[in-house]
Amino acid sequence: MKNETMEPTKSELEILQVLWEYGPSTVRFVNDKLNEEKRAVQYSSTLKLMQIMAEKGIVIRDESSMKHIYSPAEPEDKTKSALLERFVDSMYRGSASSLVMQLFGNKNTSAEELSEIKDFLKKLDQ
Amino acid sequence: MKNETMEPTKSELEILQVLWEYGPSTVRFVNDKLNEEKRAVQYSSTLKLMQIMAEKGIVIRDESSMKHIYSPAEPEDKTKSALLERFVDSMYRGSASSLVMQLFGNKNTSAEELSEIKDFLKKLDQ
DNA sequence: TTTTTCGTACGAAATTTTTCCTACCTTTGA
DNA sequence: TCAAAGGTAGGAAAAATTTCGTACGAAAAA
Repeated sequence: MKNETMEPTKSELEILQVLWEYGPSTVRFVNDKLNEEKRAVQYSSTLKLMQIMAEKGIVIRDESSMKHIYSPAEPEDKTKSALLERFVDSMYRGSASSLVMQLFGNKNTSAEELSEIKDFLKKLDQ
Repeated sequence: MKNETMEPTKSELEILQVLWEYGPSTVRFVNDKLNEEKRAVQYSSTLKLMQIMAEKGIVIRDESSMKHIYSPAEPEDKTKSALLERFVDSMYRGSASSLVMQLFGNKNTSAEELSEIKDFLKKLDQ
């Protein structure tokens, strides 16, 4: 049923983001952060979701102590890259440059960000 | 219930993409394209979805002829920009440069795309 | 005219995702 | 010791999304 390339749902992604930001965490901690940073949600809802994510293999669970500790199963970068790639593929037919142009076309990006990107691109050539 | 900033669902996005690519279309046409390009889906399913999208205001429907013609309610760019911005905000805390680095960090982008982007960024300065 | 084809409308089922109630166990502290 | 606090498990309901069957009307073809 589940494979490596499965996308997390929206709620699952919110939970992953907490784990990415704060590192391996308990359900209680994640639930608190969700309520602080996102929206009201019951402890048992977060628990259930994280249990499901563990079943799916999206997160791994350390059960050695009573308070289970959850961590992302895959590195943050890997997951984000996959999601980004899927986004580019479906929205911009795989054209990264189209995406970038859209990104900077409308929005006014700070000069700082711009030069950061230019430096980065320069280095890619070498 | 529905407002301007509502995200289309996955299936709705697929339909929008057909409309963006081929312009205002009938349900029959969209359904054919979905089956050709994406996956098997029944005519009545596509019809239903497009009716729902019309209710939500995601598409507008020209009923003047028997074969209703559906078009995106918002310009392609506007919708894509909004989706992209939401993606950046939620995945990269709003940092466009982080996204770009991820985009080109792992993937090997063609030299062509790279120079295209550099030119584009150069022009942004002026 | 009659039949067939092709269109929309719409209810409802199926599926997926999200939420919460409740049972029960462990730890803590009074 | 024993009540309170805090943990997991799991079923089930609720909500959101997706899919399809079927009724029925209009147009086209026979």
